Amino acid sequence: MTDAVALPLRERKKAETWTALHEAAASLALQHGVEQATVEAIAANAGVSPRTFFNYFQAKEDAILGLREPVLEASLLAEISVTADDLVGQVSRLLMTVASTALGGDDRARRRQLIARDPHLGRRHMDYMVKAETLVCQALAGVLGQESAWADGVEGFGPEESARMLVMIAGVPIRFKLTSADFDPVEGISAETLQPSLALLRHLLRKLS
Amino acid sequence: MTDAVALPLRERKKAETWTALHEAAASLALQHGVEQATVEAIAANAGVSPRTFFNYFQAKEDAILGLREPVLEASLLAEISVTADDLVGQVSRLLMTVASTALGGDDRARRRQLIARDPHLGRRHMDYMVKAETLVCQALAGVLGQESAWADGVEGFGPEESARMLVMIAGVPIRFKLTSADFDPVEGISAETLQPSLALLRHLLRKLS
DNA sequence: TTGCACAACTGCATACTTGCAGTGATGCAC
DNA sequence: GTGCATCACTGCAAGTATGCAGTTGTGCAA
Repeated sequence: MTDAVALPLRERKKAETWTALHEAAASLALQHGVEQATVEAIAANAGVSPRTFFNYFQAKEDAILGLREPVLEASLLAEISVTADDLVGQVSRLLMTVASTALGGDDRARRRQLIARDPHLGRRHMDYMVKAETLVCQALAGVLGQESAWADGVEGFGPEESARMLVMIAGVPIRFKLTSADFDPVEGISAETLQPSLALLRHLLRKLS
Repeated sequence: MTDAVALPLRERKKAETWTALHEAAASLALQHGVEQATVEAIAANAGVSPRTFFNYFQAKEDAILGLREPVLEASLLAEISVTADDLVGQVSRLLMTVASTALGGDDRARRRQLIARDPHLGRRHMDYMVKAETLVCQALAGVLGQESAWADGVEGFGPEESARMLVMIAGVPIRFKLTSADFDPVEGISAETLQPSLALLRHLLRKLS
């Protein structure tokens, strides 16, 4: 995580506690299995109380995988060109990028081992996908509202509604990839591995419209 | 629920226990609020143990609303015409019908009161939407596999993959409607109320492809 | 009718999760 | 530095959820 300097003490301690909990959770789960790694033991190993554990993670699985709340950088939003012809692709990739910010921690090998042993750990990815969707949705509504081609809305719906449905459509190839048998939850999704699913979506869009 | 006759005793008792738990849950939640209606109290009022409660419902909210596992009637599947030009609409409506089979119990007024007081109850609809999607997905894959236009697959994907993504696309207008501010979780979605969302989807499909 | 297989159900033990009231450290203005 | 608002953290208590081993009742076939 290559922490830079100059963080306020409070922020730094918070980050340290986060890391301590994640490390303890992943380590214990690897040694004794997810079931045996109780919240109590994790908290004890990290030197905090069980109650504090839930101030950092919504569920034990999140701590083991090192999942954070996703964030959307303003600079990424600025790169979106609403008038370009590959709008679905752009939004899909944005969605993917935002979703991937939810993955904290950096020990990929360990994560792979954990998910291999307990596949159910991988399922929480979808939850964080939903959070990313919400984030992108709100942001995109703002962008569309300032574009003449979208601002007026279509078919009796405003730009907010257009944005909402657009994000849902752009989310399809990602959900598709996420639920594929060959999906690797450790590597996540990249712009390249998303390509085939995006191609299938475009093909179906033509076939159905 | 107009139970017909001639059910085996075992089936009948199971249905009775289901109804007793749902009635107790809805009634207690209405009287004292969702928070105060504990699983323990619900089970006691229904005359079964708390453990048994969880053999019937995955969560307290499901019991209060009377949600069941959705089912897909074979006859509905037979009506699907893969070659028709309104395939998205057909699948959307099928999806909607299957999802609506998850709503058991029949006291609409009570359900309305409950959701009005505790809006978070409505959110579990989405979970059952996912289950319905899975169901329709598997079924549709079988249908597409027998159609020459789809059997070969497209863009390097087989009919299963086409079906999966097709269902995701058809699910968009429903998810859209489900997350709309004006959505009424009591009335659910009908073929007519789905129309505008479906129109917006078609519009976007044309605009994006 | 008897006996068996199976599903429903139960108690018990344990773990997960949340709310609340209280304590102490931090950051900031003065 | 002093005082204050805020936040991180804690203990405690209660509610939610699950697994397991054991019991009871049902359906069915001999």
